[in-house]
Amino acid sequence: MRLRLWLLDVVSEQETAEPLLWLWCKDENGATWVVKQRYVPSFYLVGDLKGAEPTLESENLRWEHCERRIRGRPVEAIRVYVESGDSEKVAERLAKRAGGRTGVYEEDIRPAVKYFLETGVKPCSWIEVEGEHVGDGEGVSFFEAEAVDALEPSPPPKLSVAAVDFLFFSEKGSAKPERDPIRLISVCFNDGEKLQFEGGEAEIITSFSEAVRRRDPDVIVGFGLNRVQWSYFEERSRRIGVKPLVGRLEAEPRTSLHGHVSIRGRLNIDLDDMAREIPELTVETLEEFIEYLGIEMPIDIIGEYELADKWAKDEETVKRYSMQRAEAILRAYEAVKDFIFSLSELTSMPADYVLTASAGFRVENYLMALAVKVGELIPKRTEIPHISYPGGLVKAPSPGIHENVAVLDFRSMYPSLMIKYNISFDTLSDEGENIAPNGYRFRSSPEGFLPHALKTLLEERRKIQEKLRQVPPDSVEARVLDARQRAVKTIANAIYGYTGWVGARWYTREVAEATTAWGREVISSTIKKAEELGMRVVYSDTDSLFLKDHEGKLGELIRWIEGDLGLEAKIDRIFKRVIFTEAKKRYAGITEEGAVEVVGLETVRGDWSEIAREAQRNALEALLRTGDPKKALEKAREYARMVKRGAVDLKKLVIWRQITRPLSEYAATQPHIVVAKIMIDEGWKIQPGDKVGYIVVKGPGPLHARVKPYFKVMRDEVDWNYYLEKQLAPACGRVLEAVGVNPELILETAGEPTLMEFLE
DNA sequence: TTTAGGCATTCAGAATGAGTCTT
DNA sequence: AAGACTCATTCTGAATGCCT
Repeated sequence: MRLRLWLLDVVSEQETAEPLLWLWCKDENGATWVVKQRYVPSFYLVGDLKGAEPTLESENLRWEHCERRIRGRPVEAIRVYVESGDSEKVAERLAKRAGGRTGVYEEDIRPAVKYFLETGVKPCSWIEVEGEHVGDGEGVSFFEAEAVDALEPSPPPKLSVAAVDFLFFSEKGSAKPERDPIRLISVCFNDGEKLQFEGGEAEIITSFSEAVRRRDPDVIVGFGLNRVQWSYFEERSRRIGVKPLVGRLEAEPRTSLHGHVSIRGRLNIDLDDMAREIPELTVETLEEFIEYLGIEMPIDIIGEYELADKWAKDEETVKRYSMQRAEAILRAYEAVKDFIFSLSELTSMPADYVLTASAGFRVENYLMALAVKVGELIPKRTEIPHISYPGGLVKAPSPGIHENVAVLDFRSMYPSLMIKYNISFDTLSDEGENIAPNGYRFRSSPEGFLPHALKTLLEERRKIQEKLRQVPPDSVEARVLDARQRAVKTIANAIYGYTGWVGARWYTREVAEATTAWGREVISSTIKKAEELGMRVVYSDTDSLFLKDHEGKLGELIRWIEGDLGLEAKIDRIFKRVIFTEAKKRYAGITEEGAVEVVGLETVRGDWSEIAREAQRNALEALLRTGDPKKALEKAREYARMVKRGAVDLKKLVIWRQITRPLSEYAATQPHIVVAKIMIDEGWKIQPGDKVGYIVVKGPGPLHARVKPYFKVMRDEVDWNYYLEKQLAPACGRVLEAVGVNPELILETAGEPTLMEFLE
């Protein structure tokens, strides 16, 4: 029989000695299937093949000769099939016996990964299986497949989803599984059912696990599941002797290698992983995440530090808060799921894994699948020292206010250059006819591996966008297509950076270096051309130009870029006014429509206090709207007075900074490190990646001796002077100075407005 | 399990230097 | 008069988070 199924995940299962994969699937009606498929992993030998043959014979391995490529160069290879045992061990044994003249490829890639690469079957996509239905059990139907085929993309079936929030806390500091019980679990299903488990901990854990088994969700989604919650849940279960059977077929959660937890048969999706890679977020909380997604829903804000207190005083409020979180998680999941599934399908990484993987690994997985397709062998990672190379060109801005400035952007400059000059690890050659400005040479044909990847991606994106125009804008199809085109774009844009990453399997510094070198040439020749056409280039960064006096001249410049450079550029926006300081990468502008955009300045930096950011934004807006520096000064003074009087919400004084490494590795004493240490002493768990918030308080000594965790600061301790002189004044001062106002005026008259100011 | 380099900024702590005190 | 000491200023490097 044949079945059409949607693939959730693929897992190696050791049922017998046979190498076997389980394909966890859903059908159109929502039934769960496990498709069992025999899959024999293989690896490649290259080099001294004659020397390897006797060993292969004596080991009784199945093998065959084949043609493959290494960095574009054709090679003879032997493909060795590993029917039983571990590929890496077999390969190592073979290599040793062959005496070092034989290279080994692809033995380091796990079977479940290799299956995707070699079959072209992709997670989060539809497949057709041919075979036999062999039995049922516990909500799962088993199928033995003879053949599995990938099908054309179409929207996923309806999946059942459980959004989960675990509640645990400590009287002081972070909750510790050796001490603090789970108090509550809130679950919100996507069919509307809401459950809350409370009471004795054993009861909470068993009834939660029981409910998960009964409702049998395909997806479990949460915020902080991977880093904290699952391991907490497991540890507490162990301590009270209850099995946390939340996986399908009675499985417990399994912590896999790199901070990712697997729940058998279900997708375990942690939105915290996603929030962490969104640069717009400063503190990466659930609240901030849903706000970023544009989801409007009431949610109480209760800090971790006040949970114990609130629970003791008013349990109901905390319970409501926890359920609100579960609901918010579900709403957020609904908003991002299409993107996750698209990314999963595109990169051939299972959906719950692709979120924890960093950009580099996503690109790599995509390239690996492509490599198998074109017969390019996948190299292993090597440890090599990092050598930095020149990047994009940044032209210093002309400081001050500029009116009517057009911003010209090159479209995907680095990908376009890689395609145009066929820049790739397999076209790099001393005889290449494409010569980069820094001397590296690339053959113009045949098409390189990376340009091929990029063309495929760009073409794919073009097709999706075309389809997108043909479907109703608010339809499911539109949402899925849009998510997919964004996924394609993120992968395409990351390929250049990937080639310069030392951790990459296909790390090739020459490729990255040549790309930026051509980029610099392009931007500087465009600046020259713009000036020849009578425009003024007031600023430029990597692939964008800010142009003044552009009336009637932009068309010619764009045509020149298309004609002479063979690249695409477009006018991204036109600013009615832009203000630059002396600094690069920092400016603010206003469009004709009145939209204010702030770039690089304190306003958009998460490591400045809210009060300084707000003051700067207000000063900038006043300046950009009126063009009058006096208005900006007035705004700045208004804020200065507020700070002097101490009339500011304490939350606006918090300065957030990330802990980027184990505390012992810091060379210099810094405020946020001091605060992290204070918190650790008080029982908080702080690890790299966490953000620490502090407030500066009065007292003697260096700054790092005058900081406290934000939630422990009383109003009368605050060092208002610090916020005035080191936060507000520099943030606003920079802006004012750029328009010729003495920044000291912010402070000098901050107390009372003088008569003169009054009259103005 | 860190896609790249370019950049501004703050603060800590070392280096420098002027001035004063001690022997 | 030379060296020790204090204090203020200048310089350098560590660290972070932004931009394209």
